[in-house]
Amino acid sequence: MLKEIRKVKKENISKLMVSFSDPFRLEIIDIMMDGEVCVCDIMKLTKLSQSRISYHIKILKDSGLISDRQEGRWVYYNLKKDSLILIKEWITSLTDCSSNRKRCCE
Amino acid sequence: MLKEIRKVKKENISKLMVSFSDPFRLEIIDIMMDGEVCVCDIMKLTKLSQSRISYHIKILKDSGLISDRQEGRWVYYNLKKDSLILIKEWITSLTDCSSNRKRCCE
DNA sequence: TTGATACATCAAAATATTTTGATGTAAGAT
DNA sequence: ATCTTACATCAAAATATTTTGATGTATCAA
Repeated sequence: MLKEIRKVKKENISKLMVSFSDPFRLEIIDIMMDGEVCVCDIMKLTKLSQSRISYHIKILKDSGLISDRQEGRWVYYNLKKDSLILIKEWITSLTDCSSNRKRCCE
Repeated sequence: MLKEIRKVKKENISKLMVSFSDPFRLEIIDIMMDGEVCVCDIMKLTKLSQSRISYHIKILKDSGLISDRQEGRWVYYNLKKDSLILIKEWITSLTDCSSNRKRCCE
């Protein structure tokens, strides 16, 4: 049952995890936790270049971790709760599995 | 308060997330969910070369995600529950934050 | 319609990660 | 002591990711 969750979601998870694997993306995610932001907000807060931020934003977006919403010239980015929950479930299945399992080679 | 969790643990989290960012490591983690394994077990299950597995194992170990235990010629690796819980908490703080936050630029 | 702003995209360069095959080490078996 | 097994480590090559600076596109304002 838990194994099912793991199997089905592994590809999604894999992509999402790549999103988390870069310190600057983690920084951007951290900023997004306080609410919707546009690239220029992130520029102000991180001092990273615009194209650099756009590059990372693209990875976050392609992984399905964030959504975007255009408003005039601005594009606002937001963490997608669904994806966060997916990861949480996956991690939970990891911890649950590791609670009651056999030792191998015994 | 949740912000505190985020700040303090970001460096740990960053390293752990790198562990999850490679499909072969994810595969190895998946195998470890069923219990302790040695490199040769992983070789049988994945058909990856020994040095390749050792390389990935080293990353998992350095990130603090797994523990090792030597028994004769074998080294057994195991997921560290503490680390899993740390990640779970961090993800939870993400989802919780994203529940009740403001919209920016309003 | 011109100029400025916000952002995306691109190609090249810089950098980092991963893979490979060889070699090293330590434990146990003969 | 020698051989085999299990694994680590290493340097080089292969590959992937990230950064940079330039250019492109769309929107809005004057």
